[in-house]
Amino acid sequence: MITDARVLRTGFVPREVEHRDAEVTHLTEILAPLIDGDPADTTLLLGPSGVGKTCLAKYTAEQLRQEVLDVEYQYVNCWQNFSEFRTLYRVLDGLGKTVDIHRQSTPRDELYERLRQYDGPPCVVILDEADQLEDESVLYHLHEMPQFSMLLIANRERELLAGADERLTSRLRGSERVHFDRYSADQLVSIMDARVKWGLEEGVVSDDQLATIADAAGGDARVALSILRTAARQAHQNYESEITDEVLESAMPRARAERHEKDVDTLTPHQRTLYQIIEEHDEISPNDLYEEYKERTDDPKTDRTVRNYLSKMDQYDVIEAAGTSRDRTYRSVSETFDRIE
DNA sequence: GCTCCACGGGAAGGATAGGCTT
DNA sequence: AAGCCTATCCTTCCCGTGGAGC
Repeated sequence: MITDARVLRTGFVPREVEHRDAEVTHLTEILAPLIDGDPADTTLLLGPSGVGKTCLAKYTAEQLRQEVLDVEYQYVNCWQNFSEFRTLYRVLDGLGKTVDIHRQSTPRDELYERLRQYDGPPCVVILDEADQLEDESVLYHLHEMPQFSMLLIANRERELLAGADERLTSRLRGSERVHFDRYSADQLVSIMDARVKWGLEEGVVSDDQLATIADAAGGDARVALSILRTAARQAHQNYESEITDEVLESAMPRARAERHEKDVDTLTPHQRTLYQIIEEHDEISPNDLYEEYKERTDDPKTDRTVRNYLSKMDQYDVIEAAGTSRDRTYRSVSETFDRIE
């Protein structure tokens, strides 16, 4: 059933990156100065989750290293290494400069000093989820060191710069930027298809099933692969030779619930108010909803705008719109889950 | 068949970010 | 560094459509 579990993992970097030609080219150009030993500009990789930012950063850095032997790269996930110390430590660790560093006692200045003295090949530092950093002065200091070229990954520029001071903001304003959009369902299918060929035996999963997964994933490749992986593992445990629709069905709710939480997080204040009202009522008519929304909001948007919000929230499965015309109601999604299960 | 309500497409105006020129 | 230009997104206004209820 599963021939290579690695390729289904989310951190896996494929040999070829699909549907991201423009972004790959752009990033390769940005990093090109490194080939001649010159520093590259600090670069922001921006876009929603699961659209290939991390994958592409690693891929491009790796390509560069194969092409030019004299380049290093170091990946740090700032969500896990949120403190200044841990971030610096991770970078130094990757360069093999941490032999005699004892966690507690080493002052940060010492870490910075070591980085400053680093005179090896130029190094690309990939800071994933850079908006999660506790203290963003790391960015400032690394930015100052020509040996290090930074790739900063974040969902939105605003969040990344939220905690930054004037100095840092003005430095980063001039950075290169690469924007990423969500994948279409077709693109997700072809991404999964490529991994299925490497990771699973033939005929384990059908094209229809991949399309089903793609629909449920909402443009997020991470979610799509997580569903696929969960389903494959479950089928394997059941000693089945292929992923049945039942197994697939059971693999989806978990991923969907995760996505729901993530989507609610991304709502604007106005959308969140609407969401809360719907949650409180379980089910509410458009007119009542709008009236209540107007009461709760200082400067309410027009009804037309609210309809835009609602239809978007419906598309992303944050809420559910039921019925047409005059018997339209809006419902909370969790409520319908409860009723089904 | 008429009215009411809600939906959603399209155009226009506004804000914003990024790129480009000077 | 400042200003201009452009692409894009958001919001609003206007309006046609269509189902539900009378």
